[in-house]
Amino acid sequence: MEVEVNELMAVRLEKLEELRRRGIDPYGGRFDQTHLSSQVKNHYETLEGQEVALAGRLVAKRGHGKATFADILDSQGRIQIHARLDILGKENYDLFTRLDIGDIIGVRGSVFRTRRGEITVEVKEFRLLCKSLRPLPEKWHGLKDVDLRYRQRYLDLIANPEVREVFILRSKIIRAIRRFLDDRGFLEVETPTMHTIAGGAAARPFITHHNALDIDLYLRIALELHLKRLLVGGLERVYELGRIFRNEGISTKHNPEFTMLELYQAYADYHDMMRLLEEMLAYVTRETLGTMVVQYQEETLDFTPPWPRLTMFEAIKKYTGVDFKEIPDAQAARAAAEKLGLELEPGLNKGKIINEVFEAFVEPHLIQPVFILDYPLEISPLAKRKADDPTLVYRFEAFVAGRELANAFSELNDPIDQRERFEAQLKERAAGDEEAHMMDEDFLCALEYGMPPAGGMGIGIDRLVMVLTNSPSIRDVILFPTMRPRDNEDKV
RNA sequence: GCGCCAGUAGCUCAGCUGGUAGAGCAGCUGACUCUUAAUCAGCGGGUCGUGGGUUCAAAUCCUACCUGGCGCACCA
Repeated sequence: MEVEVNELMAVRLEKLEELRRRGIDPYGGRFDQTHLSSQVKNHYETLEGQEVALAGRLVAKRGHGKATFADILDSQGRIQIHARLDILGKENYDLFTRLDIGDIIGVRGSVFRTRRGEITVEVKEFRLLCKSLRPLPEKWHGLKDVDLRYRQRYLDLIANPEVREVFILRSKIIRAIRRFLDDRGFLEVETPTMHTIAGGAAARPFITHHNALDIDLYLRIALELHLKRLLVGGLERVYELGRIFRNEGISTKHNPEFTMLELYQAYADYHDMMRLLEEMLAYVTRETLGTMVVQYQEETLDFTPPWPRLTMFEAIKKYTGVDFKEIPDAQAARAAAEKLGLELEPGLNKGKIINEVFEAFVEPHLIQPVFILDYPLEISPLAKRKADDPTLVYRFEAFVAGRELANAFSELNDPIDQRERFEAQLKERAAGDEEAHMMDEDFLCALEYGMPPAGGMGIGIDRLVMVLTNSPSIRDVILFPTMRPRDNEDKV
């Protein structure tokens, strides 16, 4: 690709050539860091006067004739360095002043504190490790253009320190989740991302093709059905933290690929899952934020267990005054929903109508962590039927900040019932519902061998990270969110 | 998919009752050995998102398209 050279790049390319003429490799080699910027800053008392070696990107430069201050940025943050003509000698000092903002350098020198109190490294020697050819974003305002921030996240990370903090926190959250589950005897596993049947959720899949087998494959839309096969196989506590792909719209809450945690525990039920989730969130918030009280946008969220438990019928009654428990069929449910002002597409069954009412009138109110229990059977084809009401299942969703945080059931382990559920889904698919589940004979076969009763749960990791990092958009917690590609010609 | 908003120098932004395109940072030249948004003096830098149209004249008005943001719809 031909690189369009603007004036700023031309100047840097000329400096690059000059360095090469002087026998200096502008792209350096390995460099032994003795310390990170944070270590120098946090242990000044013991390091004062000591020699340290730091490496990082030059992000600011303040020249004063025969001396120059500069800031370098490493993985831990910024630290000031100071270069003096009388220490470096003319040739090296000139080289230092010719460095550009953006260049990556290694410096060796002694630690001191300036008159104004800033911990600084007095450069004794330095080495260019990488010449930067493009100018960085503006130092004070950073990079604002969201298009560029997402497309060129590396610039976002250099220019906007709070972005780095979000992704560091994301990593800590995931680490805490792993530790929590590992400590409870859960086994982390990996299952296929390419499926011959896209199952475990209601969503449109991406389709790809395997040449050697000459078959189409689906990118997975859920982890569920393979993890349950592992319960059949006797791995009694399993979890997977994995990427899921759904071929649907993009919004502040949706990215086509996102990260899901699913876990399954044999001999447990959905009440155990509620307790597990409460404990997990208490642990994760304490470990990563040091508190169970989290500020998210305008709301203060308190994750301290236990969270309230409310059946879906109770929740709907609370916010609409209508008791759908007393409503006998789809026709009556539709009438009640429309009376509340909801517009419904034709042909919905009772369970779907109840869910529509719930999403429209209840979900937005669910700010503090809460469990909503006992979902309609029709929208829950993989959950165990309730013993005292066969139209409902042992399922809950946890909500926080008006959005779904987790979805869990007592897992359906009756293969006969499961087959009937799949068949009902097939009818919906035939009737035009592209998101209805597909039949999965192999999964049914596994169930027929026998799956222990189990509790299972799915947690959208990106949305959890959004809440814990106070990020308004899912794109703020995904390093490289899906974007429409741009023509190379448009790039500078 | 629909609606609203935005796109001007490498970056952050002004300019929009039509009349030769501006600032700050960054860059270049010079001065300056404790600055930290360093300072001071000077200089260079633009297919004004793209294509049509109206007009003597378009960054500015109209139109289509491209890209993005937000909201709605979709998303068990």
